[in-house]
Formats: sequence, structure tokens, C-alpha cells
Amino acid sequence: MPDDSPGTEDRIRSVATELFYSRGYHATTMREIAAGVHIKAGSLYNHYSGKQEILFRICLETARELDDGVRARLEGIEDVEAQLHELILWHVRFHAENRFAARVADGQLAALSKANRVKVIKIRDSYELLLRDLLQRGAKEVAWIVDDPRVTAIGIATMCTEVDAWYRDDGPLSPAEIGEIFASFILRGLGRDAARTPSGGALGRAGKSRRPARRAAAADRP
Amino acid sequence: MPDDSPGTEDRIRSVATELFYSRGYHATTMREIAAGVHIKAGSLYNHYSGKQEILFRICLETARELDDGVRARLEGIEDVEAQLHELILWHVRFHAENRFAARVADGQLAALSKANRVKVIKIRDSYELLLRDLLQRGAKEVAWIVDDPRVTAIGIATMCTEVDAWYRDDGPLSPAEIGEIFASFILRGLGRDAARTPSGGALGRAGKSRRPARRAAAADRP
DNA sequence: GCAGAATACTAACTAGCGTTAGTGGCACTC
DNA sequence: GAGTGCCACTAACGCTAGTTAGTATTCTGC
Repeated sequence: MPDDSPGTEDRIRSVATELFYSRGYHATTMREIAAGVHIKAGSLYNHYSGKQEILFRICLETARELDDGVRARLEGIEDVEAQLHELILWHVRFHAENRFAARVADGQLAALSKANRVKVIKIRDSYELLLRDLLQRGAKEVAWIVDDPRVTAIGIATMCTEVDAWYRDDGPLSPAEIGEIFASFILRGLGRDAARTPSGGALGRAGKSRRPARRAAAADRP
Repeated sequence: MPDDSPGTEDRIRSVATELFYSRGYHATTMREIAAGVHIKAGSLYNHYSGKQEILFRICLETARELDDGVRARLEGIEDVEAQLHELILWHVRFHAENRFAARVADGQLAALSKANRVKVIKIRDSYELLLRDLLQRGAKEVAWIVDDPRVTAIGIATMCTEVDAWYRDDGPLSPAEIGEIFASFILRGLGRDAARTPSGGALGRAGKSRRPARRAAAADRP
């Protein structure tokens, strides 16, 4: 009979993700992680070989999820502009909805052992290459203005990635709305006048918040 | 007679900056910093009250330098488009030329004590506000398309900030060239067709590298 | 040339870290 | 109901961290 309450292993990862996010890897202790799961530090070693493995699994699986997700989503879409639009929406949504894990996977890379780090970076690089290729295809097929594919790709990815630093569930904008704002901005930046894309339905200017606007400035780090 | 070789205090900060950049604050030890300055750990305390103060001074002074720099540069420029262009160039140049300090000041904020952190964040927030105001002025005066001033401001700043993560002195593009690429892209994103700005002289599409192109992908974290 | 400030050194302290060993209970299988 | 993993516990180990105290040396101003 399948157990539907999350297992200890998953709970450890979830607690560790939030702690790594807010304190950083080195500032987080095994005893703190254990306390969050209501077990003692020694018991963690029944599930993970050590602290490093916890971080590694978080980084690896987050990178994989992002990469797999985009490939699945782009499949079947032909139009290059629709593809970029879909990539941006997915990228923003992923980083908003998994902000803790996404930020750990990016910001704590330096804490990984060298061997572990290269495995994660390999996935991330392949993702960036996909975006770069998309830009180059667009430049050829529909005359996007791409001064430097590498720089432009990094700029676009960065802008969408950093959503994980400031997005809040209770903020005024949904992940989809933020995605549309960025997609319009980026497509115009590539030389397309219309904010609309050929793929989606009623997009246009992203509609004003369905949810009440709150929270003005506020420091975005804990 | 003024001593023109850098004092121990400055050398400590410089060494610490690079170590905090590559290892992170918590993973860097006082003994490592001391070794980089060719003194012993205890001697650091003749110059700083502790590890925390070293980080704080790096963060504070870097934030101040960025903020002061932009205000000085915008002074005297009237045209809003020329102002944004100047801001982007300065922002990119600063983050390229001070990549270690800039990245520490951003990525290691969480390692600051709460009291120290708010002081740094206050400066950073005022900088972001300046950019947001600029966007709102542009929307009013020259009809920039700004769906959401806050989101757009963060997106733009992020894109230019992350230059500190991948810029290399020996890379194919100079800070000014990268700045021009981003400025063109961003101004188009705001609805301006021309890549040129009214301020500068011969800008247009950023000229292709004066320096030999090298280094393709390469992992961008040590 | 001398006072004293600045700054380097050595040595040690305390605290807390990641990790391991050994033990015992609980829920299964035959 | 004996055997077998699974998993949490306690207790401790070895290590290294940031920091401090006390001392020696060098530099500076008079």
C-alpha cells in the first residue's frame, strides 16, 4: 500500500532547501536540518551519505527538471517566436514556483565538490545552448536583431532567472503575468513591434492583477 | 609623505573580496585571508574588528560606489533616453570592472548581520528606485512601453548586474561593448526602434570586437 | 634618541562543526 | 516467534573555526 505522506528523505530535502536558501550551505548545520524534520542529526545519515549529497541532489534534480521541462514544452511548436515565448513563460514560472530550490541550485553551486559541480553545470550549459540556438534561428528566419547571441542569451536568461530572488506567492503578479511582461519586453528587444505572439490566445499587454496589489518595496532577501 | 603602496587594510579587503567571491563568506577562513596578505590570522584584528566587518565594508563601499557613480553621471543630462543609456553603460562597466566586489556585495548579503544588511539594502533600494523613476518618466515623456515599472526595472537591473558573473577581462567584448548591446536591446524593449541613442556619438550596433575572440562557452563559476 | 603608537607574532581557548559507532525498538517475512 | 532490515536514538570523536591575550618588533613624531 503506497504511503502518501512525504517520506523522511523528501522532508529532509525540503527543509534543507529552505535553509540553504536563507542561510547558505556552509552556514546551515546538519543539526538545524535535523531539527526541521524533527529527528536528530545522526539520523540524517540513514538517508543521505552527508551534507554534500543533500545539496547535490537538490541542485541536480532542479537543473534536470528545468531542462526536461523546456524540451517537453517546445516539442511540437514550430514557429520560432512561439517557441521563445513558451520558453520564457516556462522559465519564469519554474523559477517563481520553485524559488527556493532554483536559487540554491544557482547560488550555492560553489559549495558543490568539483565532481558534483561539473555534472550540474553540464545540464545548465545545455539549457543555455538551447536558448542561444533559438536566438540564432530567429535571427535567420524572422530577422531578430541579435547583436551577440551569447550575450543576449545570458541577458535574457538572467532576467527571467532572477525572478526567484524577488517573487512572492502573495505578491501582486502571478508567474504567468510576470512571464508575459518579460516576453513582450524581450520580443520587442529582438525587434518585434507587437507585444503579442502568434502562438497564444488572448495575450496582449498582460492584464492587470487579478489579485489585490500589496507589498511595495520591501527588502528581497531575508 | 604619502605611502603609495597599498596599506595592509586595503590588501586585506582585496584578498578577502576574491576569497569571498570564489568560496563564499562562510567557507572562507580568517587564516586563509591572512595567508593571502602574508600575515598571521591574529594580526587581522589590528585592522578589522572581525570577519563580519570585513564583509560589511566590502558590501557597503561597493554599494555606495555604484550609487554615487550613477548620480554623478546622470547629472547634467536632461534627455531621459540619454539618461537611461548612460545608466546602463555605467552599470555594466561597474559590474564588469569590479566583478569580485560587486558579486560579493550582492550574493553574500545573507551573511551580513541584520543591522549591517539593512544599511546596505537601503542604498541598493535607492538605486533601484532611481531606475524605476527613470522608466516612469520615459513612459510619460517619450511613450516608453512599461507594463510594470517595478518588474521592468528589476529585469533591466538584473540583466546588467549579472555581467559580474560571466565577464572576463580577456574575453572578446569590452565592458563598453557589452553595455551598448544591452542598451540597444533594452531601448528596443521599451519601444524605441532605433538602437542609437541621442546622447553618444557613433554608437549604432556595437562594433565587433577590437580584441581577438576567444573562449567559447566555459563554466562561469570557479 | 626616546616615548608610545601601530602592528606583527605565538599560543591558546572555547565552541561548534560533520560525522561515526553502537544500541534498541518497530514492523515486516517465513 | 525467530530473523531481518529500517530507522531513530545517544554519545562521542577529531577537527577547525573565530577570536583573544600577551609579547616582541618596527615605525613615527618630537
